[in-house]
Amino acid sequence: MNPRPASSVRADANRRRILDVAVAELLRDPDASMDQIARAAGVVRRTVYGHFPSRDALIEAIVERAVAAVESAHAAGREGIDDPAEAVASSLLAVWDVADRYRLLLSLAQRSVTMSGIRERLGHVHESGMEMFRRGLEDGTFVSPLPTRALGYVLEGILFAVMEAVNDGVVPAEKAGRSTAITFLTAAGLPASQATELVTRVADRRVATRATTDG
Amino acid sequence: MNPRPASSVRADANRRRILDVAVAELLRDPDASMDQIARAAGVVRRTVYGHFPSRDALIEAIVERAVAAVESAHAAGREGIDDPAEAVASSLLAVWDVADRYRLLLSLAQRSVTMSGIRERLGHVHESGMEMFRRGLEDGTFVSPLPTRALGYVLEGILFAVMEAVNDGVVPAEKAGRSTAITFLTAAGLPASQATELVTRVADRRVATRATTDG
DNA sequence: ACGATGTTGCACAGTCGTGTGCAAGTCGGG
DNA sequence: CCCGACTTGCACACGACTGTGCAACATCGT
Repeated sequence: MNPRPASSVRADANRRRILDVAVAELLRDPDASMDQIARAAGVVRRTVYGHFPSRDALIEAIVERAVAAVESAHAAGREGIDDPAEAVASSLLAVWDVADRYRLLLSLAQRSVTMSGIRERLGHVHESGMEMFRRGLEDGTFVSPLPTRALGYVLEGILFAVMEAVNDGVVPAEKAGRSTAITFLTAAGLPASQATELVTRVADRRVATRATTDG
Repeated sequence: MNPRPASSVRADANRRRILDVAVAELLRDPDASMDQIARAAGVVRRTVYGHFPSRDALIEAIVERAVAAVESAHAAGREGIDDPAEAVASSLLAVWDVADRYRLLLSLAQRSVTMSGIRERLGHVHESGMEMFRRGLEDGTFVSPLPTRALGYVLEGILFAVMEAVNDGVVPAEKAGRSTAITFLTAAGLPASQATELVTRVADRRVATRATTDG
């Protein structure tokens, strides 16, 4: 009565590996063919179709995973923080770890007409972000010529810009998250010194918490 | 001995229109087919091949034009300004007018392996930008945790982010250029009030100069 | 009206990607 | 050792796009 009868151990591993590799491959080229993905996963095209009935289905599975990852990272980062600037910093640092998946999501949303619902699925994240920005602008923490909603675009833009810089070796990966957070908060009108201090504090708390949890 | 013998008036107009429409179409979908472009230009696919031997040739022509536009806008904006922050502001405002073409260039560069030389062709612009950033960081005008070269990525990111916001109707087109400039300068560490004042002054000078030139 | 130039519509070959079918493998556990 | 689940390698049909050839226009200047 085993639900996973026999050699499906390899099968599951394959499925997972295909998903992982597909993320990397689609990140490199959003139009990557099934063959490219299959070969990159060390598997034949036909095998991929054994796990996913169509290209769209494969992408759908990836999207599902990615949305969940982004959503949970954002929620975890925001959790229990009232101060707008601090909430933004913490959430941004948390999302930074899954930024590649976030980037892929928007890259796919721009392409597939089918997948244009992606932005809706990230609705919670965006709304939550908007609310942080709105509060920050209202209490004067943030200063910007841009309307609240546009700050979300800018955050995205800076996030992806630094990611690309990291890919090109212009920015060291370890510093990237903090630099991104500082840069965005500064762009939002927070004085540079204050942004630096805040982000440093939040980031250090993050590593401390993680060390406690892990060890 | 007329170099443009006869009905090439329409022909030239067609060629130009195809180029213009292709920019818009490729901006909407970087993988737009020759048929899509042709129809959008009110012409049959075969006609496009009458002007450009291949898809790559068409794109090449577009790239040529776009690089020239971006380069000249940037140069004109920078011209004769010594102060780093002011130079950045002025150049950014000038480039804003051709930002769609700039965006298309990078969009194409990411795609076509053939066209990966685009970033090289924009070398002058990038180097010039780097030099402005470097000077600003050195004299303390700019403050950022990011290395000089990464500021270029951030500028690009903010530029495109606001463009997208304008497309989505989140930001009014008239204010977009100024807001972009202010936001970037603020991100580069310039105090918000100072950035606003500087950009307003530079932008007003721009319109004044243009009015004088036009009228 | 004529001729050069450009446009159109159609047919065609070639390439690439998708999705499916099927027979011959391979691998692990009972 | 053998059974069942998975994988492989090939076959195919199908559609979309590119690039070319050619004959039938349309249009403008002379």
